[in-house]
Order: sequence, then structure tokens, then C-alpha cells
Amino acid sequence: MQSNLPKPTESELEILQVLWLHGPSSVRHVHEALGAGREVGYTTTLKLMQIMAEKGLVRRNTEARSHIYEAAPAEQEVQQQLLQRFVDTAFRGSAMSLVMQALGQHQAGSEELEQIKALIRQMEQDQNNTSGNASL
Amino acid sequence: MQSNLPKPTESELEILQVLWLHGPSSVRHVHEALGAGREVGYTTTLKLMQIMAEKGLVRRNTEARSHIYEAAPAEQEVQQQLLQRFVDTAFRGSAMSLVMQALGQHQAGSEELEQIKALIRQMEQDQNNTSGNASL
DNA sequence: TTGATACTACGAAAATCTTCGTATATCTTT
DNA sequence: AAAGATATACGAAGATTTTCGTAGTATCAA
Repeated sequence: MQSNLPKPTESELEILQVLWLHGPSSVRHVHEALGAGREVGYTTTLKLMQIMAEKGLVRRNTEARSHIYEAAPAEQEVQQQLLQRFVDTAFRGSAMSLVMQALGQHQAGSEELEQIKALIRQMEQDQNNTSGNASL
Repeated sequence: MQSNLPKPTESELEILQVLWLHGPSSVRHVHEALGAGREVGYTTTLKLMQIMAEKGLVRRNTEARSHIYEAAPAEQEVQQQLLQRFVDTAFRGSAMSLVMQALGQHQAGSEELEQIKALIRQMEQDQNNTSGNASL
């Protein structure tokens, strides 16, 4: 699970989002999906994706005339990386502080709260059994 | 509580951290506090803080020869702003998804878990009061 | 076949962010 | 008062990120 992939920039992240959501896509498709929140020329999107390919953030199949791109890292992997960094710079390293604020800001539905409670219960369990450390 | 303050850059955020932590400070002080994780010239820090003053991110008292800077927005305010943006760009707007990942990544102490549980209980209360929601 | 259309490649301008050198003024010390 | 240390101001170089124009090719339709 090493990933010495560079941190994606904001624009690159937007593109990754499209790829994660839609799966392997042409530049055209990504560009249009982006269009709903972004107003740049087609070649701008193309160039970004070419750069991302160089960086290793996306893979591409160049068999067909229109190349097909897909995200290289898994969504969670990148989220993890960004989250770590974000917690450090914006919340002085306190993940809990971030969690509290995120919870406070967002009014969660009851199913979501249930999910969180389940996760917390599990964490409490792990804490009690923490004598010998098992799997990760 | 409007804040049309610009999003601080990463370097600016580091400076704000120092100001939030230590209160109003001179450039010298900020620069040295930063030194522990940053190795740039003094005038770099100075310039950054001057720019931040222009942007309205910090206020400064120029009475004395060495100006005293203080953070303009409250820490939570900026965190809120950044969190919102971060959730949007990195977690497709799902704050809950972020919370889950943050919880999973970080093994919280039991006091912290208690805090979160308390917050959740309160949110459940609020939910019952606003909508007709049943037991959990 | 020819012309319109769609695609990639690529250089480079534009915009933003970071860094520093230098000029100048003010304090401190001797 | 002179020398040295310390401040701010500010222009501008560097680095990074974003944007686009143009050239060259392949595809498609009539």
C-alpha cells in the first residue's frame, strides 16, 4: 500500500472524482462531466489529464484514437492521504477535533448516526482487547 | 458572521496557526515559532504576513517599530470554511464519509470517544425535536 | 476526394504562490 | 556620534498550477 504518488492539485482532484464515479472515461466525457461546475476549454482538461498521466495519477489506454483514462489510485487511498495532511495543517493534527466540527456542522440522518455509533462501539471493543495487537 | 475572507494558502495557514496559538505576535516571533518546521528567510515570513494583512487575514498594530499582528478570523471560522471546501472536493460533499474515515484512521482515546458519543446523543435529541423521529 | 469534425501533442502565456535581496529607517551600545 | 543589530517596504525572481492556441492526424459524411 505504498503510494508515493504526488498530492493531486485541486483541478486534478476534480478529474479524479469523475473517473472514480464513472470509471474509465475519455477526455471528452470527463470534460463534459466537469462542465457542470467548471468552464474551461477542452484542451485544458486534456492537458491536465496528460500531466496526470505523467505523474502516475491516471493510467491510459491509447489503443483507440480517443484514449481512455482511469484513476490510478483508489479513491480511499487518496482521501486518506489528503485527510492526513488536512488534519495536520488545518486542525493541528487533531483528527478528533475535525470529527467534532464535521459532526457539528452537518446534521446527519439517523442511519448515518447509527453507522457512526456502530463504528464507535467497535473501536471501544478494540480498545479493550488491545493487549496484543492483531490485524490492521 | 459573514466572512468573505479569501481561503488562506498553506503557508498562510501555518502563520495563522501560530497567531491563534500565541495570540498577537511580532513577525520575529512568528518566524521563530515557524522555524521548527520551516526553513525560510525572515523576510519571507514578513512578506507573507504583509500580504495577509492586505487580504484581511490578519490585523496589525503599527504603532511600535516592530508591528504586532493578530489573526483576523477565529480559528473555528477558518476551519469551518476549509472543512466545507475539503469535504466538497475530496469527499464529494459527504461529511459523514469524511467522519467515518477520520475515525477509522485515528485510534481515539476513550475520553474522546465519550465526547463524540455525547455529541451524537445530543444530535439525536435535536433530531427528535425537529422531526418526529423514533427511538434508537 | 474533399471538407468538416474530433482527437492528441505540445509550447508557452497567465495566474498564483513562495522566496529572497536590497534599500531605508530606527533602535542600542559603546 | 558611529557602528551594529533589527525593522519594514517592496520589487522581482522562482516555482507551481492553470489555461489556451496552434499544429498535425485520423475519422466521417456527402
